[in-house]
Amino acid sequence: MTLTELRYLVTLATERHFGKAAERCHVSQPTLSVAIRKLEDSLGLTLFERHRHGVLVTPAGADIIAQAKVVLQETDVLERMARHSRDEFAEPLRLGAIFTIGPFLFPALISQLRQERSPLKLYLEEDYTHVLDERLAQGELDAILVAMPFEPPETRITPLFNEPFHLLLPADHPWREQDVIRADALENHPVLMLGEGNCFRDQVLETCHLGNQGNQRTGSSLTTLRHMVASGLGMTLIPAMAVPALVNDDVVLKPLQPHPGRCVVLASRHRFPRKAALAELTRALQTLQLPGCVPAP
Amino acid sequence: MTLTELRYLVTLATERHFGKAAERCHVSQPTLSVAIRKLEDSLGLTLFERHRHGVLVTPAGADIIAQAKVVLQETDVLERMARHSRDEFAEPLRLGAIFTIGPFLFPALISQLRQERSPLKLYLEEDYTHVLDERLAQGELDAILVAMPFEPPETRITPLFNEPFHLLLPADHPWREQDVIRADALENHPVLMLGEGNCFRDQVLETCHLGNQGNQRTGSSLTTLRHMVASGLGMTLIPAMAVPALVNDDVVLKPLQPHPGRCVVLASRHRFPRKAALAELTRALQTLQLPGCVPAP
DNA sequence: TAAAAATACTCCATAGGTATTTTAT
DNA sequence: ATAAAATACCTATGGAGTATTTTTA
Repeated sequence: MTLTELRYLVTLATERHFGKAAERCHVSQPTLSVAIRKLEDSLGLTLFERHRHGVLVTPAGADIIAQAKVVLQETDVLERMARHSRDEFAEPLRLGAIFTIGPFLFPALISQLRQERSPLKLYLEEDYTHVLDERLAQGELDAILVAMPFEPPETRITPLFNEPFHLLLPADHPWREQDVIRADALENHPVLMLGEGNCFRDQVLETCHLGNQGNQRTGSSLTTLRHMVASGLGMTLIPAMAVPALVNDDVVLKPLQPHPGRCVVLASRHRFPRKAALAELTRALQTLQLPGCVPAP
Repeated sequence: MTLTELRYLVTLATERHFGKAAERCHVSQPTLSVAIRKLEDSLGLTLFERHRHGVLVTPAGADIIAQAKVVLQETDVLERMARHSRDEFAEPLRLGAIFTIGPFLFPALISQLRQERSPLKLYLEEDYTHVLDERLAQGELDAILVAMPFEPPETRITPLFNEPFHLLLPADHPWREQDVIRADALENHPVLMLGEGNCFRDQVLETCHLGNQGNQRTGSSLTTLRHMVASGLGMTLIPAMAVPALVNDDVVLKPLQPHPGRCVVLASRHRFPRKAALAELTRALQTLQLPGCVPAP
């Protein structure tokens, strides 16, 4: 049984004449004749009674024909679905980002896309790097925003920008008058950190040469840390893109010397097929003007 | 797009490995590879991301695969329907009969079939010859019981039996003592007839050489005529098979000389495909012992 | 390096064509 | 006699095979 045979079947059932049905199927009469016979043989029953003046549908044939219409209907649905999916921008791209990027980059990205009337739609998620990596590999996300180092296999990395970390002090902190703080001055000071699993924590520890002292207080998000800083509990580092959202009168922002920071990249699977949609996302990300961030070369 | 391709598609989606999917489809890996590629090309989109360790289904692919399953499901339904219809006795045979046969033959036929535990099931109708003929030609009935003459094209006629007509008199009629009535004696007597359109009416008029006198009273069924005879309104003729149902104390039955009568036949379309079911019906009809009826040669 | 998919090629089944015959009215 | 479907026969597409290459993790 083939879909072509079913199409012939349905046409013959409506035309009730081999010649006319063949014409409507754009094939010769013998072609249609043979196909119908073959179908009847394979099903093991007679679908049509052939008479001098047209053909008659048998009751069994009528049932089969109705079901053949259903099959053809469903293949039609399939083809329409394919036609819809052929538009790369029809479905949203699924984008993930780590907790220290998403809340600060997503708003800018979305407003950028809307302003440009971009056809790209985004489904957004925030999570830890290892979860995003896993979901990317499983095909549950199409692209993720993470910080280097990040080198899993089968993954294409597009560097987006280098982003410095800044120091956040309580408004009444003794260092509030200094223009620049030396990074190594942070040692033995109470630096509030994110919990284990946040790559930002690791980057801060590494780039500022802070040993994992164990007695550091931790917070579950940069916003939480910021509030703890404001309350005078200690100091913390925040990435540059978070500055507008986190800095207010009750905290003081200071640049660090030398510049600790991170490289933010977009990662996607090598074989991901929606190249155009991914290119549009990459372009939009590279166009973003995020505070303190320098486009990667 | 072919059903085979859809089968490969669904198998690959579950196996997520070309080699294993090919094995489950009983084809070689290149065959499956080429078929999937061809399907992707024809749909104009990538359904699978090929990776070193298995393939990944794209979101568009997931939708298409779900729909492919629906299509295959429906073809499966079609094949099951065919398998069911392959049993000639699964569906009832649609049998029609004229008004002067159905009510007297159907009960005997049904009880005969039930007694024999025959697998044949019957859908029954009664109507005029010309309606039955039309419905037979349209394929709305599979076989009809009518009386000769009946010679429409594309129709196979199987003579069943010759059936005499008998005379029905009021219980107090002067002829009640005679053994036999001469058919030509009926002229100028009040013979009650069925209305126009009943072939039995025409047969009575012809075989008894009664002119269509116009002043004959008519009834809508043999049962009605019988009641009119019983009430003394006149006499009438009835076919032999109707005798048990119609003759009682208040009427008298007399044979006629020479024997007027009719030949009852089974008619079906030449090309009707359910030969076995039709043969079973014919056999059952020929086995019937109907009062006064002589099997046709 | 090795596993997996893609490619190259060969073969044959079959869908489709044209010409003709059979069939039943 | 004629219209319609079936049959015969031919061709070419493409589905499926084996052998091999390419890819990339």
